[in-house]
Amino acid sequence: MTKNFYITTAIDYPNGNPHMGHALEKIASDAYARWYKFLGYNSYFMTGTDENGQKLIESAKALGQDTQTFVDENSLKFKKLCKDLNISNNDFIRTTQKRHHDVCTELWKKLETKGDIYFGVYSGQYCLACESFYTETQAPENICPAHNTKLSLKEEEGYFFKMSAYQDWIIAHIKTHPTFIVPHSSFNEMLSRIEGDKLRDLPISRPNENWGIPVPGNSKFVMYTWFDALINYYSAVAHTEQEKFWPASMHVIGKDIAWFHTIIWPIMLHAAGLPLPSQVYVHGMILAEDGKKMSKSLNNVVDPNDMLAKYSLDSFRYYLLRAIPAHGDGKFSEKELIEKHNSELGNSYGNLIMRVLKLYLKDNAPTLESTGVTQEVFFDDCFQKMKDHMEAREHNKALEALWEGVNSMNQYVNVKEPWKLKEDKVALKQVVYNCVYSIHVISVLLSSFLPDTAAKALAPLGVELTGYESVKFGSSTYHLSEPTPLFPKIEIPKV
RNA sequence: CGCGGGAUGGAGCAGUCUGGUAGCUCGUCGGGCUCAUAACCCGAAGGUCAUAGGUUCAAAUCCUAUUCCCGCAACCA
Repeated sequence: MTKNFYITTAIDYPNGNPHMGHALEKIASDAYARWYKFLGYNSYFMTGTDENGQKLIESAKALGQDTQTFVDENSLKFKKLCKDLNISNNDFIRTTQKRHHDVCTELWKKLETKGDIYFGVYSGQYCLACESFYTETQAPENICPAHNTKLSLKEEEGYFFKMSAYQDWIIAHIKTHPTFIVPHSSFNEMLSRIEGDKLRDLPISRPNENWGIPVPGNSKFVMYTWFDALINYYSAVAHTEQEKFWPASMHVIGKDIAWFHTIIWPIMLHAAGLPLPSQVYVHGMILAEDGKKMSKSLNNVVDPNDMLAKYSLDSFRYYLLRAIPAHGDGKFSEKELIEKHNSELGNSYGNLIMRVLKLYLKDNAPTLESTGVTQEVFFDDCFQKMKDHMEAREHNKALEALWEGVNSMNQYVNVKEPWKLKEDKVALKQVVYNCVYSIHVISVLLSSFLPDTAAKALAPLGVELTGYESVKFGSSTYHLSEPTPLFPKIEIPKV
């Protein structure tokens, strides 16, 4: 029986255009989804949009649009991004869909019946201009950080989720599951926060403005966006054939929302008696080249769509997967993207294919059989290293390991000097078959990260993309054809 | 004392948990090769590992203090 692997990205807030962080999260998740499929898992990959926020009502209003129209249009932008990035998601959930509303309602009722949801009064410091509450740490001395005006005490009725009752439980759960939160720095951060602070009950309702999911039995309120948004991971599969995928194997999220996914969400599930996800993988933030957060006011934002217009998709994917640390923040540098494209993709990998195939095709028939050839290059170790790195959620290191293989093949060619073997067809075939086999294996191992490139690289070998197990040395006869450069050199613009 | 991350040759990073000749990629310089996208291979130069003190036979690594940068702080990946 094949094992399931259910992976999700955070669902995106369709309040504007997708940015670099969205691209990173989708591409990284895609690499894992494809990788586990490649390993033989039954892989299921979800993404979508989070459409129930109050901000969306305001944003739509500001544009003079109907909220539904606004959300429909923006959701499409995220759907398009998935397509443009060659993301292999199996489904795309929108939290305005009926399937989501139904499951949220069901879960709410369940928690309310259990006594974990109660009606109460929230009181806190409130800014009239912002129309929102601030905590003490957000607004020390009761001054609104946005308006610099004095906050006033306000009381509001609403529903609460009894999170405080589960503090000990969640601490124990985290402690006994060392890979529940990855990387370790996030694990420590969340654990120290939950241990150091008393967990408060969470307000989970907002006044109903005809947008959002109505609280069952009280239509004066809708569910707080976060409460319903988290449920998407479950509502996407609940009560369907896909329910077998629950619980999720891996939630991929940004570190700014780690608290929701590692504390609130597990508590919600636990309270509802549902199985918990195995892991929350927290990726870092993409900073601008100057090391600061990308923001409109600093005018240092790089739009993923601009990058896709300028560079090939796989160069962009490769750069994000290889050069942005999997366990920390990374700086986005267009120059580095070009450098990676030119050196690692073009010079090392692309050129390896060119030099081997062109050399052989010059004086030889295109069919390359394995008869009489012995194996001199091995990739099992490389594959094992990649597996270990992927298991540790360090995809950048997995690619690094693969490129060690690429580099060793360029060395192999230099040492064997096949261009001197024109007369000795047997020796030539021995070297070239090993090289072509290596290109075959490397490309197969690369396919989870750069699917298009892998397919293109295999075309001139006359073989199809398959799993690792079926690529055994000697089992393939190659029908070689003239290769074309996969990664034409990009000039680095003078700045 | 809110929490966390970072500071390592010109640039970007690894190494720090488990102390023991400072490593990788790019760039620079020299050599080799000529199959290839002026590409590939070999070699060299270049670092008081942020600062100060401590522990130790031995510290980038452990401890203490300090400086600078960045993120989070519970509705901006």
